[in-house]
Amino acid sequence: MKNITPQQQKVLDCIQVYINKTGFPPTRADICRELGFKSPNSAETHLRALEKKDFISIESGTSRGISINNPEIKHEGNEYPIVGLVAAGSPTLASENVEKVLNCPKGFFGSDFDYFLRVRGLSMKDAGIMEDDLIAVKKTQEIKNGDIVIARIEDEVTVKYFQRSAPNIVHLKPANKEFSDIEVNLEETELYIEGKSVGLIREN
Amino acid sequence: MKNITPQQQKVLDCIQVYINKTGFPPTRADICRELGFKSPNSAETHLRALEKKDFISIESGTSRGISINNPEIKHEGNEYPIVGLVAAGSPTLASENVEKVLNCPKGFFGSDFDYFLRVRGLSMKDAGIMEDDLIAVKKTQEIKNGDIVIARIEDEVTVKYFQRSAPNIVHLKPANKEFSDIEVNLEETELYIEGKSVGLIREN
DNA sequence: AAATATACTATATATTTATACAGTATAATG
DNA sequence: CATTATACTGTATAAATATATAGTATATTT
Repeated sequence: MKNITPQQQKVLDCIQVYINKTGFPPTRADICRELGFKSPNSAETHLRALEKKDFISIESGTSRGISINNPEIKHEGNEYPIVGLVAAGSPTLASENVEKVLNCPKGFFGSDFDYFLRVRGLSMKDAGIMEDDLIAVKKTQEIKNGDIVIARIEDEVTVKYFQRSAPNIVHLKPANKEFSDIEVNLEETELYIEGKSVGLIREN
Repeated sequence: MKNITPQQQKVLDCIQVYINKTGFPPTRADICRELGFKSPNSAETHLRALEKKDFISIESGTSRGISINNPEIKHEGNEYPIVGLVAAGSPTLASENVEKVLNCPKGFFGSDFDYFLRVRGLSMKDAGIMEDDLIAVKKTQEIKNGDIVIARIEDEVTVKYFQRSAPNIVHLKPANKEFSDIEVNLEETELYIEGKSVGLIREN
């Protein structure tokens, strides 16, 4: 999409909020009132700019004839695979690991993601992650402390909080007092970060 | 309140169709054009009747100031509204309570559902329901013991486990030791079951 | 039998609203 | 350095629109 200016974004937001609140789009004067402009032409020029950039449509000669263009509205859901906690060696998305596929709109969790992971065990219980939940996993190596990561340590795949405690020391922390931290010394043990959690689905 | 005439229904449908098509409500003249009336007052009187029967609201002195009041079963397609924990009196799906809408495939949680509820508080923490989670709510009165229900007790809307302990006694049980059970005597206190949870989504 | 609600036509008008025109000012672009 | 885009104020006006008033006619309710 084209580059929207901060001010134009404010006008666009204002229109959306107005529609949500009242059920119909604002007039130029309404926008001025909401945003503190003193001339209806301020709104007018912003509207023309937004129209030119294809963010909105304006029905000419029509009061409140503004509609917001939502090109992503038609995002037919994509199919995402659901995988279990896969043993090492086997590629995560190999077909024998795919339990089934789930239709889910793109960008459902704000961020993109690659597959769903079926959770086993209760080691992340206190983070609200329960047995059989589906974690939306984004394959990435960009991990910050506190992220919930899908990590592979030698033979085991596990879901834990990530914390780098020292350049070569990573702690994988459960969210359940009955489980204990896993300390990984990167010089001794191979740690592969599969990705991180960007969302969760529970079916019941 | 519910006795809408066939002609009024046609006008109401016309308004809905017009909004779906254009993004904004019709004028009196638009309604006349759509339905073949020859006087704007034909539309006007129908609108007044619909307003009196509470099917629509009319913002006076405002062009296209029509909004439809009962979008109860309005999630055509796959758009589901997200609502907060709404205070009593206010209809759950009234537009002012709708935070936004979320595109979600039908039957995503196995069962049908009606809207998403934004969770506040941690009273169901041990059931893996965290603050800001979205609960998929199915509007139903068919509740079994152990179901997670959305209940309204007088002024408060709350999410809890449901347990009928005696014909007239219902316990609403939190999943968090720091919270205590709510005992409801149905003879003394009004309890309205909004629906039950059929799924959960977490965005992070 | 009278009052009320429904369902329209027809005309008129005050108000709302879109939109053009005339400026000022600043930042970015080529 | 000229041009263009952005971001405004201020004024004016034709067109769009809500809405009142005056009728006609039929059905439903009291």
